[in-house]
Amino acid sequence: MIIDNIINKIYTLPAASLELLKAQLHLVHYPKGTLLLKANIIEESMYFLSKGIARAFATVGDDEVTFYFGQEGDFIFSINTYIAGQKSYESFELLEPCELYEINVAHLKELYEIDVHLANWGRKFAEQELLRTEQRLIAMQCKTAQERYHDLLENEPELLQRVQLGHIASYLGISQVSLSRIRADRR
Amino acid sequence: MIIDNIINKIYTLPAASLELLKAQLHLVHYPKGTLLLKANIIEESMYFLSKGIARAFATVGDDEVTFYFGQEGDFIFSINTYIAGQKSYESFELLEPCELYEINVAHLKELYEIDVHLANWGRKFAEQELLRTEQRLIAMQCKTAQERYHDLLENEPELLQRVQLGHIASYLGISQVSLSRIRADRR
DNA sequence: GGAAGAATTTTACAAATGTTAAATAATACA
DNA sequence: TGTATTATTTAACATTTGTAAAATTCTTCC
Repeated sequence: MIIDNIINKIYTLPAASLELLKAQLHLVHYPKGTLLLKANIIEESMYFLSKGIARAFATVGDDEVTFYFGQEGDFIFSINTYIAGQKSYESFELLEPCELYEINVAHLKELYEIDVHLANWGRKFAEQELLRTEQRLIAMQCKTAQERYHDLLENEPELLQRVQLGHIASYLGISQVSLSRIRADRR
Repeated sequence: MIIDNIINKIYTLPAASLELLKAQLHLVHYPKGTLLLKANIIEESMYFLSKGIARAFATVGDDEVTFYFGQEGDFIFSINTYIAGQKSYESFELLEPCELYEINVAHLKELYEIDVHLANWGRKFAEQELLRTEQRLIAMQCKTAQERYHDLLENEPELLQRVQLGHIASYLGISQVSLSRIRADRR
């Protein structure tokens, strides 16, 4: 996905502001399996994902809980670091070889302070993440595991093809055995 | 809670920007039980809550699911309307007589476009809601109902005093019977 | 093609949570 | 104060989901 499209999908920037932002980006490539951001660290970078797929997960006791999948055009960043400047509680793993645009969070925040268009871009960025997250929360609270699975199947069918089911199960908040049961349609 | 504090708690504004924002606010009072915002409507207003407590809930099938409590200093707004300009899927009910500052969302967004400080205020506002929502989502996905209840007891003890348990149970994503069991510490 | 390893499904049983209805406690107010 | 109403807890049972381990299927790679 073209970087201009990734940026302008959030909020269309005037050319000058777009160039200010793009001047801070560095194109990078990493292989499948890379741990791009690690939990319990204050990371300095965030990433715009232009090719590939990644997941965010937290380690809870013995096992990992996946709570986000990023695909082309999505963003890879620790919410707690980006917003509160504190240690992240999630790690990001690349599930395919990925192409990303890296940006230093501190530099990005400086841009927000000096350019009203970039400040509004940053506002829209947070707002879209908020909308997505709230929808997930409501689904989690209001719907059964079975409904959540069928929603995912309907809205993100390609995800089921690209990601192994253990990750999907923990994303849905259930065990892999439960997911198998749902898929087999036995209840 | 003083309105200047509610505003500046998000992001400290220069005096001129603060006045721009405050000029759009109207102080209002409503009794307990008021449905301030209604689901399936595009509401034009949002509110800064200076006194009292409110809940957001969605109607799912026969019953209501509460997924937000707003207290002094919090905000009352439909995320889907505020962000996407679309029908809200939640309603807001006042659980006590409340004092609020009402603002027209369209006017607020105009301010975002013309003043970099207000744009950054709007950014920070969305970011803080995002952080809060993501933490709730992670708790929902990673923790047992029992842990979520004890977290609430520890972090928001006054909420348990002010809100009836049926609402707390649905906020925690469990039935009221389950909540009673957890409170009785029988398992 | 075939063996080794990884992913997924299945089985059997345990634990958690839900549902309905009844019992008890708390609150409102005539 | 006493009664009606509402909120909360308890009981009994059904359903969902989890856990551990085995069986099966799919991938990888020599």
